[in-house]
Amino acid sequence: MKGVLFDIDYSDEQNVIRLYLRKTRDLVVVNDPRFEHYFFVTGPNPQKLAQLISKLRIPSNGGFIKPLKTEVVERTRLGEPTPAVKVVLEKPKHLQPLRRTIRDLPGVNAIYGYDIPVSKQYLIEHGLRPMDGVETKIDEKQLTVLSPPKAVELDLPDLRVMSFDIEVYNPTGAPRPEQDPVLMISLAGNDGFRRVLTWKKDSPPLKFVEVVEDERTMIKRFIEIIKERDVDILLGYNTDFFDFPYLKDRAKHLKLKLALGRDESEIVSKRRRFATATRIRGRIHVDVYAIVNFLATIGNIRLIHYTLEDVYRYVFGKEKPDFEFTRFVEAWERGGELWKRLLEYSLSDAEATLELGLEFLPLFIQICKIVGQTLFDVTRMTPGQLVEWLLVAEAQRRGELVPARPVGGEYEERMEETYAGAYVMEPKRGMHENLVVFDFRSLYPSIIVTHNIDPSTINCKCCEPSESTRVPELDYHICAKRKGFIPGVLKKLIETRSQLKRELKKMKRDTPEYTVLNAQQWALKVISNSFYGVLGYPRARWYSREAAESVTSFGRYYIRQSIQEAERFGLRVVYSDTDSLHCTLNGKSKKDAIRFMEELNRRLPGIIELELEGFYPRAVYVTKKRYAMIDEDGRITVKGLEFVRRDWAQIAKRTQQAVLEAILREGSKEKAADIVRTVTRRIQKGEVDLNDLIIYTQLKMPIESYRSVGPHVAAAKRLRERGVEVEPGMVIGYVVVRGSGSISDRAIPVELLEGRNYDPDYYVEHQVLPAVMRIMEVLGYSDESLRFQRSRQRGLEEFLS
DNA sequence: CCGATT
DNA sequence: AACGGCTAATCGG
Repeated sequence: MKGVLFDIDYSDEQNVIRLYLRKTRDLVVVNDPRFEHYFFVTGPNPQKLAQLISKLRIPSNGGFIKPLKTEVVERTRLGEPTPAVKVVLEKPKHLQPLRRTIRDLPGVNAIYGYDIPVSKQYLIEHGLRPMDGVETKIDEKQLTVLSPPKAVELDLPDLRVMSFDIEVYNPTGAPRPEQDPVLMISLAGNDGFRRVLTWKKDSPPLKFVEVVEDERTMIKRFIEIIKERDVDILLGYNTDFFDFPYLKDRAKHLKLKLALGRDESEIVSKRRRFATATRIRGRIHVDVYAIVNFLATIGNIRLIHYTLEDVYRYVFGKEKPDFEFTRFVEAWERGGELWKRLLEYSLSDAEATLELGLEFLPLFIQICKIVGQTLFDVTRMTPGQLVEWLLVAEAQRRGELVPARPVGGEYEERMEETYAGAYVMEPKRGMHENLVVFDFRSLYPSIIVTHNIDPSTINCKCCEPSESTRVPELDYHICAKRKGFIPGVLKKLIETRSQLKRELKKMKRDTPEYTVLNAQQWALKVISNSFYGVLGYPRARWYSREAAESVTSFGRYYIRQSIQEAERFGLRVVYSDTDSLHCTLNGKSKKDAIRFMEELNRRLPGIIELELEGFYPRAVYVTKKRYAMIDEDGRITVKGLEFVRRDWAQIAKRTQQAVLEAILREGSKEKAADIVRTVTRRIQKGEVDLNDLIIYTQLKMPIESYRSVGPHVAAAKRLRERGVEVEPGMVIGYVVVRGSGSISDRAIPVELLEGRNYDPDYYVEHQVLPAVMRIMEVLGYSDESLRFQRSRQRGLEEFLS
């Protein structure tokens, strides 16, 4: 049998691995009862150790837990040949008791691979890649595997994708699952299916609305539709955290089973570190919010709020309908136009989720194939976890023992070890014209590969420190004889990506082939860029402070070298951060600049390469990490300035941006001053919309833990006094109002404003002026007469004149 | 005013 | 369950 490996899990009741194979039209589940689950033990005398372990009998429930078999095998550890005892288990359940007993046996050095779940070990052992093909002999009647499954290349058939969203009755703000019903469930499929289920009798006769008897019938109908339409992938937005837990509670209350599984099994919610993830057997539940979160951490999406509306606007540049959640109850009770709008809004949520899901699924399907883990898992992993599971699979392939993740003390120790990072040059402040910007292409990955940086190659015992092996600034050297494991894996990823990019250049955009290949190269980039982070991450299996430290040290070395070379060539370097070089042409031509880059590249080792990022007619540098540039097509890039931050009021950010535009586009400080004048007047006259004055700050801890009570903490306390539950992770929005006392004394949460007036002085002096002055100052407005701190009115007047 | 906290 | 570098506001002694 051949099919695409859609999903995999382990059944405890049957003690089998279940492979979910997606055939051209439907899904077949085959069981493998012959799987092996094992871990490795090392010690000075492996033969004796194997003997000892094989005789273990751990009493349990009237019986015994014992290893199924033990054998001594050849493995490597950080590249060194190491014999190990392979302990095969009778059942995955036996793993922890056996491991704990073995840990305390005499003659045991370390245990490896005990923290790899059985289904993941199965994938790795057989080299299978979810979302790619698998081939195996099966017993047709029993649907059991007769030969070890093999990975084969196979195209993914068209999948049936559906998204859903629920709206809930919420008279107190936060809905209470014991009493507040689900009002509607909307669905949108990639086949064009659109539906909103509701149980409000007098709902308008829209063609996508289906009115049912009651809430219970609605949930049953939802399950029925998912089943009827044979959904492969079920999407939602924040469904791990909200929709599924809520539906589950409601179902329990209504004595219903949420039997969404393809085999009509109930959904299973498992608590993970920060969220609960919900599994549906035979289908894949993808929470698009988790995907968005992932893209935010790698810098692909950068927003103030990650609401569906904001993300949709950012990704597609289009608006979708919005609806105040405070008006759900009113809509339900009043009906009419408001209720109709809620129905439409709910459907638009499902549609937007579907659109976003379809946009990013190709990327995650490719990630599945590269790291060899399921779509369910990879859409919920951090970049570091992706790298780690890829490395676990590669280690297995090479017979390398997989180090365990550190626990307790070791983690604490690693946490203590900090190291120096990147070099950031103090910018030459002010406005510059005719700039060229270069950056090193994937600097850290290139360094790891070029310099063979790996936990096993740093300070090896087989090589002597020498000119060619030494790490700049550090008392480390790198092995010249053995290729490291991590650089080896990374090199392959980078080479594959270059190959793909060459192929892509020859292809037409907007073809299905292009989409697939592009997703593939993107996936490779995402993963490659996360290797360095994992070397320096205390919880990582292949953590090595020395290796991470060597990477940043080489980085500083190359960027400093390039600054010198650029200056020697005649360019003037005005700024540099980590891997980038901002230069003014300084009389040289664009061609000269390119020649400089090419000459430098000829001398750079390995795959380290400087690239042209672009030419910029104008740029303003404020401080390290804060600058703005305009390119030849008039596009403005702003880095680090207030306007990308949520802890500044919209009014300050917008004014700063307008000022930047006036300066960069037109070179006009006068126009900039004009803009500021208009805005400050509007603030003083009380004409500014409250929404433009809200400052958002995230609570990072329980409020009692704060030693210093900042405005957002003070605002959060006020919320709590009014009975609102305040938790870490919440984003508090507040406005500073008129009155006496500190800023914190006057920070009122948006929810409690109740017509109070904002403090115009605060917004002029602490928001708008600081934001614009930072830019104006470096352009020569730094004179004392322009400072606004003294007499407020006079300072402002002088500044404007 | 200035270091600590965020 | 990804790294360090960095700026800036506000608190609070």
